[in-house]
Amino acid sequence: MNEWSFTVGQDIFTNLLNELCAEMKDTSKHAKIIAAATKVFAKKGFFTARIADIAQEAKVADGTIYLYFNNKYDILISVFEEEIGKIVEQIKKVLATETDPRKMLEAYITRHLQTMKRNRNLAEVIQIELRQTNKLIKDYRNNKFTEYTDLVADIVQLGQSQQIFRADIQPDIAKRFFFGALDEVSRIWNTSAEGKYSVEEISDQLLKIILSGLLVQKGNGIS
Amino acid sequence: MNEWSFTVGQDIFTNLLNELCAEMKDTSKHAKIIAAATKVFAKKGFFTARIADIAQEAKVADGTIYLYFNNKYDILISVFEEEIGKIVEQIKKVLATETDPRKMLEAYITRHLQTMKRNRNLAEVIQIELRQTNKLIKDYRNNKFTEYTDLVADIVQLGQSQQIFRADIQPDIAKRFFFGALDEVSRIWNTSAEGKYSVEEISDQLLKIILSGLLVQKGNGIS
DNA sequence: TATTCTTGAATGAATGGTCATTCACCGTCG
DNA sequence: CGACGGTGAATGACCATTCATTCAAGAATA
Repeated sequence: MNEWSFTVGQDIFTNLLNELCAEMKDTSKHAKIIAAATKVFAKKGFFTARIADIAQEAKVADGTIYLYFNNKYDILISVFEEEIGKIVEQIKKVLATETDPRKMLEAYITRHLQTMKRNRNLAEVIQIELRQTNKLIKDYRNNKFTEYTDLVADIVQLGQSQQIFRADIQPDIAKRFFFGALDEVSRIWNTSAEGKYSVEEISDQLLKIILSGLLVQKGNGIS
Repeated sequence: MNEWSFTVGQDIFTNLLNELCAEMKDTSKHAKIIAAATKVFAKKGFFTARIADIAQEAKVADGTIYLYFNNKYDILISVFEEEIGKIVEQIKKVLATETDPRKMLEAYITRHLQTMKRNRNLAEVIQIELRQTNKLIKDYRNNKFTEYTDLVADIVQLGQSQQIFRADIQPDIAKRFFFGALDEVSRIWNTSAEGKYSVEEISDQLLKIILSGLLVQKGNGIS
């Protein structure tokens, strides 16, 4: 490995890291800022969070942030797209390995809860800011997020076409029902009071309620 | 009715209206401001709403608001307590006329959806600001709101003691599941896209999913 | 009854503090 | 030496809150 290939090789490697693997520690400033913003937004909420807070958390100057983002909203949107995008990719990968819609729902639930328990900052940002943002930035259509919840509608539809789920449930409504329930239940880990529950426990409870309700034939749930 | 009794009688009447019947149209300034704030918060969100906006909406001077409320947060909290308080009273009254936990759940769902569809301003304030507020004002324990969601836990517990609902569901989790689902589904009416659904339709869908999931014996749902 | 006095609710212009955003300036590197 | 990524103090807009002032409606007085 000569001088040339070494240095340039490192550049390429760094770029790859920056572009493809943004979740890693603190490679690029961009990623650093996203991570910091997620943390700060979670802690203070979008409006109470100061740019200075984010800058400090990212160990960067206030002005630097404006080299990577247009304004405060832009940071918020980027946090959404980036973080939810990751989740969507992950869950899609998992779903691809399943064919049974029941198992797919189970996978969706488990993974959602796991993610939210593990990454409380993200959880809070989603839970608290999502609706707010939707109102403020009418032209921002939460693409990744919509994609995420639409997965449920797809699963339900699949199950219906296989006659495993009842046909008299509207996928459009089911997906809202489903996401709302998951989202609210996830808040358990962000409220000091009820940290006692495990992902498995809650996942199990939700599956029991949801699956038995969706199945055409009774007593058909996954044990 | 002589001159004296007429004029003084009118004063007393006005006072009674102000003090006891604050929910009426726009008797007292306090009620006027609450109504205006609900509207403005719904439209702009708590942080983007200006005191001046609320004042204008209430047809009152900026300063007047501070004769009735300590600060902006105080207005928000008052909106919650006042409006949710009303809902809690209503739903309690309805529940008191029922003994079958299945019917109670049905009543809860229907009334919630009705209220949210009818009063979109309140719906948005609850949906958007509730979580935000919970974070910001740690010492404010959302009393009325907790009371509201706890009603579901009570119903579930009642159903379990009557062996109508399965025993292996935690009321604590069920109440979150339940409220989350209801809350998210309600947003249908606040997003321009899907205004087509009726309360009955959605209520029916939710009942199907929830009840069949909660019932000990299959095929036991209310038709 | 007519006149003056008192009260306090209501007002809205002025204040002051808080940030988002900018930009003149630095150090570094090729 | 440019150029450029980065910096953080300075700027200016924005808005919650305040408070000196107004005014309408009793109370007191004559």
